[in-house]
Amino acid sequence: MPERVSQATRERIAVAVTATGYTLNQAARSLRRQRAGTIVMAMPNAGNPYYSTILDAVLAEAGHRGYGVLVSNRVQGDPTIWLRDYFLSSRADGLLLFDITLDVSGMRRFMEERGNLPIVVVCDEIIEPGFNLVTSDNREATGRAVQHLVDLGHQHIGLVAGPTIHDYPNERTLGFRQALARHGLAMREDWIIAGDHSIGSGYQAGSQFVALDERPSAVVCANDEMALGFISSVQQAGLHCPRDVSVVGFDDIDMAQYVSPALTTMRQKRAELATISTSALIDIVEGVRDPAKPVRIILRCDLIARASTAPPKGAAVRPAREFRF
Amino acid sequence: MPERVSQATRERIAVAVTATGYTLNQAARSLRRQRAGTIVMAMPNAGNPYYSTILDAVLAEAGHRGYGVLVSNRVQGDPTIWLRDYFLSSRADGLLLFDITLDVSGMRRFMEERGNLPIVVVCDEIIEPGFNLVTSDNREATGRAVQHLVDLGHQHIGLVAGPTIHDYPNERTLGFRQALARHGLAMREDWIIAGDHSIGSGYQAGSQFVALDERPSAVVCANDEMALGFISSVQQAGLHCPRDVSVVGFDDIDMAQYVSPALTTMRQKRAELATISTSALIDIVEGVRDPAKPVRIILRCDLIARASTAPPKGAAVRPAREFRF
DNA sequence: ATGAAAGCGCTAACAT
DNA sequence: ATGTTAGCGCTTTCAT
Repeated sequence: MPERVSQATRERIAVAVTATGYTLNQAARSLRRQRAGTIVMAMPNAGNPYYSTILDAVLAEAGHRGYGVLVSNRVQGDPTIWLRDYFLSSRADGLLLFDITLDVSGMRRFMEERGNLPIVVVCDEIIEPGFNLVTSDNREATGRAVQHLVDLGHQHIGLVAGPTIHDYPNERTLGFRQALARHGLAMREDWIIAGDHSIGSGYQAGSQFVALDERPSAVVCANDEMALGFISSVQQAGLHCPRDVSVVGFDDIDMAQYVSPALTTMRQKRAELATISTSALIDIVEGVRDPAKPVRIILRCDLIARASTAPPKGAAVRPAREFRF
Repeated sequence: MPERVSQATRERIAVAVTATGYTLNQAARSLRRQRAGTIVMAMPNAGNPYYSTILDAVLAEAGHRGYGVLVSNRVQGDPTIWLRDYFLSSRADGLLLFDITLDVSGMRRFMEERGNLPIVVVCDEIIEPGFNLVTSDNREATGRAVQHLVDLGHQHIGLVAGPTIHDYPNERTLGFRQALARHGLAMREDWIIAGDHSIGSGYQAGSQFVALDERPSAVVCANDEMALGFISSVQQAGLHCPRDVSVVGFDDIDMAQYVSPALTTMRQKRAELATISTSALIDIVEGVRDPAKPVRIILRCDLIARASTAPPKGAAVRPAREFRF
């Protein structure tokens, strides 16, 4: 209540502040209030440009609410170790966990021990109950990506899949399989190529694709970076996109519209995802939100149709076996 | 000196630690030691994927040395405000200042007041004495980019320049101008197109290029993102790269080798820049380094020749004026 | 409406 | 080799 301070006192303070250049000591404040005023943003690899937009939005929202953002890459291995380190040390008040292939059972055990921790899982495809979650409709969106290809006339559709470290099914892969079944299309395991979301793995997937005896006429890639690598690879092998193969990506990274052919993709609202999750996390930290009701926000993706998809020129082709590759 | 603790005591401690799940309270430690154990990485816009690799390397090096990394976007305006906030509040011990178009005189004033602050300027093109600096040989490297085009036979070379917020000359633009002079090439001001390092601005520069009455046969772009946008733009306008225009980028972002045509570019050793600067900053923070001798490390860039540059098909062409654009 | 005092959890200095 | 103590700068509570 600023009204409770008299005008005169406020004057005196203001003068003293500017005169001495006083600034609050955050360490002392944190110690006394048992609150760091900081959240951690943890991701598998900060080197992925996918996170640029997200980081930007997290920074903005956290800053807006007076929180600092500590960024961390080290979220492999036993979660109890780093969870302990972040929370018990009062280094941070909350954790934004991005796309982590986490040891869910380990997390659960730790959280049962220590009571509910302010953690929000973001952009993850693993929809486990009990965790606060802000993500996209990955499964359904991948279904719509397939739908888009089917609408164009494709009957033979492959997948460049993302990493599948754990047993539980990857949502995008699941969505792909279900969509194929729904459309009564053949599901060929050799048309599902494994990747790890990096451009390089997309490029490799392209080589595998080119070497296939029979090739699908379209491919869904689990993210844009792999799609870009894939297209680059098949183009270098002498194939043309979309004439020889249509490609759909996922995410709509900034680059997607500036490559050629411009990439058809399912747009994830990354900035929104970041803002919502950050805001929710801080609500939890500040006790505004009822901890009994986990956050559970799933945003819809939008199909952005660009030039990398087109009707197929025919059925799956038996390739002439002499690629310069 | 771990030897000074008896085996028995060490046992007792270890047992107690695991039993109680004790973790050091960082806030208390920071308060007592007057040191945060944290550095700030400040950049103009975290949304730029250029920083992904850098962030990754900074995180690795800082973590290695036991420091947390606070990321910040808010470095516009009066530097005294945010400098005060970071340092006087003991929120952070040091500052990594990336590519900031900063108010140098304001910085100077503040640093004179407060004594030498642990700040390392990184990746900046502004080479001001007195600051700790880790950067690339921007001017010289841009000269080599021009050299590469000249070697291919180009006589008419344009520039898509980066942002020039301040009065002092941009190093890359300067390198370009000097190189042109050195080779005795004409310097046409309408062949210098302004950009802001974003893909979008490169795309716009492409439109301007296409609309030119007389066009250069090659263009140097001040960064890769603009180069990608530029190529995308001119290709959509019906021109071919490198047949109609050769393009050199700057940075060698991950994407550069996977676009088509693969981008010729001057590679900045971004990870190295990040590791070196982080390490130097922590040295300064810890008093290992003599503050009287500012750090001054300038790395050489490497020309990565790819498919976006080729010999010109002829002299600067007078375009037929009917682009579908 | 303002002042005084206790204490958050650590570390460094000093005492044993 | 181990134990004790003061105090970092803030916030909160209690007293004026």
